[in-house]
Amino acid sequence: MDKSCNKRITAKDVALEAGVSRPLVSMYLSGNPKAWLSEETKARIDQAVKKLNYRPNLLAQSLKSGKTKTIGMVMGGLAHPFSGIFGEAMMEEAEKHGYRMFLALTRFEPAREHEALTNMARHQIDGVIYTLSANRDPEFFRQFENGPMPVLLTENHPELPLPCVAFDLAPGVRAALEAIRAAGMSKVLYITGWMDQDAHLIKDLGEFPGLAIDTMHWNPTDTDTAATIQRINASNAQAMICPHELLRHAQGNISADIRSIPVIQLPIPALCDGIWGVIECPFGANVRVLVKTLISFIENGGPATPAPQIMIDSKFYPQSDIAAWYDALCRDPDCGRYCH
Amino acid sequence: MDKSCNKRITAKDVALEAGVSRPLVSMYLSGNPKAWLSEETKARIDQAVKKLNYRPNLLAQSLKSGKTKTIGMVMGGLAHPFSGIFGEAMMEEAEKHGYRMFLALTRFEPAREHEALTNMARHQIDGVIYTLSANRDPEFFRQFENGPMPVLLTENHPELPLPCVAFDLAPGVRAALEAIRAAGMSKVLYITGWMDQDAHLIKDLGEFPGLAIDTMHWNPTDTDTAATIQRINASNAQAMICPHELLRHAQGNISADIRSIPVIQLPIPALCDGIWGVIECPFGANVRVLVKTLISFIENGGPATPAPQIMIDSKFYPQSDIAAWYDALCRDPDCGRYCH
DNA sequence: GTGAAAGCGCTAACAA
DNA sequence: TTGTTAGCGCTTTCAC
Repeated sequence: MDKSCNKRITAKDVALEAGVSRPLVSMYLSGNPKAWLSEETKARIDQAVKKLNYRPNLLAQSLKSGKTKTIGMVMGGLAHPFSGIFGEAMMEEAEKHGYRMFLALTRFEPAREHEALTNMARHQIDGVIYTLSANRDPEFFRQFENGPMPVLLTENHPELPLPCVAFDLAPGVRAALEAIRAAGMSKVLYITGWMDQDAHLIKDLGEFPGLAIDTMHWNPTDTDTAATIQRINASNAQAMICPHELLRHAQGNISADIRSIPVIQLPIPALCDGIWGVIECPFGANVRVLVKTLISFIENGGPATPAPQIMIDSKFYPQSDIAAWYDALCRDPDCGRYCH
Repeated sequence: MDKSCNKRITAKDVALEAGVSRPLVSMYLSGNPKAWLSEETKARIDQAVKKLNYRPNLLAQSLKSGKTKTIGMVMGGLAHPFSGIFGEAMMEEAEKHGYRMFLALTRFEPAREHEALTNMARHQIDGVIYTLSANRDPEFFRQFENGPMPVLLTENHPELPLPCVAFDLAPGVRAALEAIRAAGMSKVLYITGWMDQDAHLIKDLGEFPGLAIDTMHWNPTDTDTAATIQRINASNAQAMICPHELLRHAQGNISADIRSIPVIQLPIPALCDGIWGVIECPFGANVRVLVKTLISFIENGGPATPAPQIMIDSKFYPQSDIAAWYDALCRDPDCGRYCH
């Protein structure tokens, strides 16, 4: 083997080696039906490809075709365990549809977010999934409103002109509140997390006569956790709907009189003990719908106008159903392996 | 749908808008010193660029130049928290050098590993960092031995014809054994983890008269953890050098009579309690050297022959120094934020 | 079946 | 200073 050939192998080399014309090589390899070649020519080409270890250049193909079969994803980072899981699941889902995935990390800095998106456009990435973070400037996003590269958000921000696939907390929360009332409780605390618009939600839930609903806000970076826990314990609520992370940060310091109902995507075994129920934002469905939606935009020339807001229903599981839910999830071929 | 502006903007459009020639636009934007244009022309171009929101196409640039300024990384997955941290740190380090990073996940399946590498070559990725996993077939790797795309391994596999940057456990282990002997112990257990070649290491460490060194093997997937712990506890060793993960999996079931010395890259707070010392495989140095080495290969036409094996020294910290080590690490601008 | 030619968007060398 | 030309590797069309 003459490995001294540091040169890049092109279709020309293959054609030369096989004694056929350059275009024929591309046509055959890309399965163009117009190329009706004899078995013998095919064999000669195959042989030359193998011998020279030829691999068609994707840059040139993409430049020509205008498509890269690559979707981009903009994320804040990968260091948080959940973000790695999400990244991995999304990559795998993209691969199932024949797409590669290009990942850009922003550390939640608006300047990097801007740059990431610009870079993706320059790479002719076909479409982008944007896990929203620091930048809330509508002007910035408007730039991509009708561009050749569709951008899909993972949160519902009605003020932005872009489509999204996001969780709808209403069904899960409504069911949880019903259950709470049915259990004879009269006071519940609703703690919003990253998504500020949760607050609006409460008003749209309908009436729950006899149930007093207080709201609070908490997330691990902006809020003083100890103070939050004090307020919770002092609230004399009987139940609490909260981001599941709060339970981990609270480390058992929440009064045992308050039933917790964490909002969660993937179950964390330690969390499943001693809780009263769970509101699931289904992870697997989210991943599948995100990728499917983006690809449909890519292949149909962009989202409809106005930008569609696709919502994924959350679901409430009372304590008695959690084990079954967990088991079913573990058997899901897509996300079962993340449930440990 | 008014997709009126979803055409791709090219240098031609800018030239037209600014009333100059196409090449001049590229030359000016790429800072080619031969383009000595008047301030007025520059202004016209700048204005056109801004107006049309022009961004030079990287595909075309790369096709022309033969360089993509992109390095690839092949990893098994991102779901394990450490792999996310590693991926994020590597991306950031690459970015510091003006490179982007393209990530491929393999789930440790040889077929996917093969495909990942092939894909990267087709994308004209400039060079690849390959975190070795399932595929140990030298033939497979030989393919990249002298190719135009350097491949750098993260483990030392002398049987493979590729360069590597890997940890050298010897300095840390040697210092640990010295300390163990100095503390008057006479029997120590050395537990190898993922890296089988650890076993060879023991023989090269030199003499430790008066110290009996037993070896065992453990990793979370291939080994029965409970049985391993039983054997450890039954070993009547006084100290144990082990993969740090073992401590987490053991959940405190290891006999208190055995001092543990985990081998670790980044400190995990909970692990730092009740251990006798630590062997550090420095995370930050690894990331920096990996990226720097690969880029030097890229920019100098490939690694030297035979493929260099670059080793990064491990280091032993006795119990009394762990706090200082941890503090210093937290202040490291590169990896401080991963030390929580 | 083959070969020539054009074009994707960009850059470098050379003329005007 | 500016315009022309050629070429990166690939695909497609169209006449042979």
